[in-house]
Amino acid sequence: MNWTDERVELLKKLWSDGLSASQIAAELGGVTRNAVIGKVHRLGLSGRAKALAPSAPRPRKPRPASNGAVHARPMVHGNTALAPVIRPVIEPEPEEIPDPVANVIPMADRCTILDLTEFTCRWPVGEPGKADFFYCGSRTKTGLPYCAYHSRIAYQPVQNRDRRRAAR
DNA sequence: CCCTGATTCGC
DNA sequence: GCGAATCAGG
Repeated sequence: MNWTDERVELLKKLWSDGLSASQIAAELGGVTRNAVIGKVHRLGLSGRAKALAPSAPRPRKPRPASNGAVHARPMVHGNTALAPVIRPVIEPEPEEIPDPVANVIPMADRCTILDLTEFTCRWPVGEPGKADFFYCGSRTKTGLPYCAYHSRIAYQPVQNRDRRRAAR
């Protein structure tokens, strides 16, 4: 791989965006982080704005509290004993965890951070900075950052999610 | 040990 | 100019 104008420009953009050298190397492909750092220095853009993505930026998962009953107990002045207690009815259903095997992201859909638009799924696959890292890129559910499949994962109830962490 | 960027130096 | 090896640091 050689440093074409295109790749240099991409390097400049990602570097100024605060991505780490290894992340950039993964996006570019065919180069190591050392190569990226070396190039950055040769280009003379060593210093840069504060890193916006210091380590592993994962997508924000919206709180499951978007139902109208968040403020279940309205502020009441006076006799609190008689205050109405509105019990939230919304019991988050024990949603099924999607079958990972069923999630096959077509190679054609996979994209880098630069390819993302409001209509491409922003779900990251793999570890950011690693060579096989990419974004889902599938068509999003309208108005959502993720495709139908990853929306189901992102909006899962909390208790279903944090089940891994026994490794190492 | 994972990661980060910085520097060196043979190619 | 390039980038692997190495270094210093978190």
